[in-house]
Amino acid sequence: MMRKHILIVEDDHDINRFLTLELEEAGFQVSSYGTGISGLSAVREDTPDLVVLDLGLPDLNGAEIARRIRHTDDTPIIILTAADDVGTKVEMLNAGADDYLAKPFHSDELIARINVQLRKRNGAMVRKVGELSLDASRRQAFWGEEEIRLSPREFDLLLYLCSQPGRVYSRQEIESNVWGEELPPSSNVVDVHIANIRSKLRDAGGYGVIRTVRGVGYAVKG
Amino acid sequence: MMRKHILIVEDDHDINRFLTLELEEAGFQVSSYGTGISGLSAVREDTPDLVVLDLGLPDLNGAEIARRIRHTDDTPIIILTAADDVGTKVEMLNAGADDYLAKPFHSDELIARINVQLRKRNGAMVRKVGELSLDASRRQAFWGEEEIRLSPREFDLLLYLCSQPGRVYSRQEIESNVWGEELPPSSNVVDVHIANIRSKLRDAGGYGVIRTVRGVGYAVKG
DNA sequence: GAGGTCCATGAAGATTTCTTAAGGCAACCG
DNA sequence: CGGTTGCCTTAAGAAATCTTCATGGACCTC
Repeated sequence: MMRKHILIVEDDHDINRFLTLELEEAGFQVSSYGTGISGLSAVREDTPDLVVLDLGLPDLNGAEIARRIRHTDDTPIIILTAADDVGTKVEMLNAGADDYLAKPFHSDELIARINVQLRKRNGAMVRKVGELSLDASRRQAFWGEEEIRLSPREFDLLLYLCSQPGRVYSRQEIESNVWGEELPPSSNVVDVHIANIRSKLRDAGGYGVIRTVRGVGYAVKG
Repeated sequence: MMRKHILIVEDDHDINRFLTLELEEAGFQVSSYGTGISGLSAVREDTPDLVVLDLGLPDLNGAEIARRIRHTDDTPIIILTAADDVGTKVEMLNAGADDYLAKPFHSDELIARINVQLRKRNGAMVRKVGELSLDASRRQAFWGEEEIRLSPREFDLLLYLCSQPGRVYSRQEIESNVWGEELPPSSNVVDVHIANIRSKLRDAGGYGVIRTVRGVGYAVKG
């Protein structure tokens, strides 16, 4: 497993340095920023696995940052606060924070909580479209409760179509995203795979899940 | 098997029962008590590996219990509190608590913290997936009560697969995490080790524990 | 050094998956 | 209505992947 990438946004230089060392010690890849602005743009660029965010930043309110991150992204966020009161906690959680930790804290505790969040997230790589659910990390597909056994390609193809339910994907797009290479122009591989997936969906009770758009491509019913 | 022994002292019967089940599920041996007095004497007799202690007991103050335990013993103590304020926390830590957790909490978090404490003491870390338990510090594997003798590589590999039960790990991931280096692309070491582990699991009665996901990798049933 | 365990390799065999190709069906258009 | 195009189905061979087995070497223990 790739090391998890943690992004720290904390203006106090000592704490920042301390956290960086502790988290690196714990096996994470760490990058750290001192201001809300720089941190926020780094979240966009680095796409870290988790953000540790100090509440008392000089430029931007922590809650505001959390909200902005949540707006485009669902990276887990753990908030660090100096004050430990219920009101702040509620506000933070409403702003989209996943967990919250009052200073002073043990780095062990922070690490434990980071792991809790990362575990949660990994378990939650599930995409649901109506009755259909695709669990990417387990590579399992379900229609309701019933498992649908898909081959690797079939799974990738269906997962791709589900990445934006309703949107139509051209063969070209499908080929380059699922196959990753150019296929002979005469090939009807995509069609065949679609047919096979449909057949398996039908067996499980799913009709009309994949819509074909003549002259364009395919889409899952959104 | 030398499962770690957790002692719970908690007067709320529902929480008590819930914690017992969750911790047993996580592979610990659990005994639980409803009052400070009974819990305190049980600590003396059972010499548990860790104590989970509710702060709001009817007979004895939680801090008082922590102090008394500390007086004769240095079993790790994790305190559960209803209120989450700094004063209480400081008092608890001064009384000898090792960690502290405010209700409501996720059992996952409690388990993580328990493991943190146990690891601090003697490096114990038990992972349980169905009938299978792996004790990382002793490097022993069990199917139910029966020990499975695994070679070092086999143990590491199985432990890695169990780090997120259900999730599929690619050969690549396995190689870099268990072997720590790139193996010649022609190598089928991973496969062979998987086969050997399966064979040993079968001997102990475990069938279908490791699922192979064609074209992707392997996963333990979760 | 003898015996053991563990690890890596290669190759055969079994299994699943992928692709191709050909014929049929359905929609669109004059 | 007939031609054209695009899509669906099916089946079979090709390709890729997984399992198993046998072998040899490295290492440790006695």
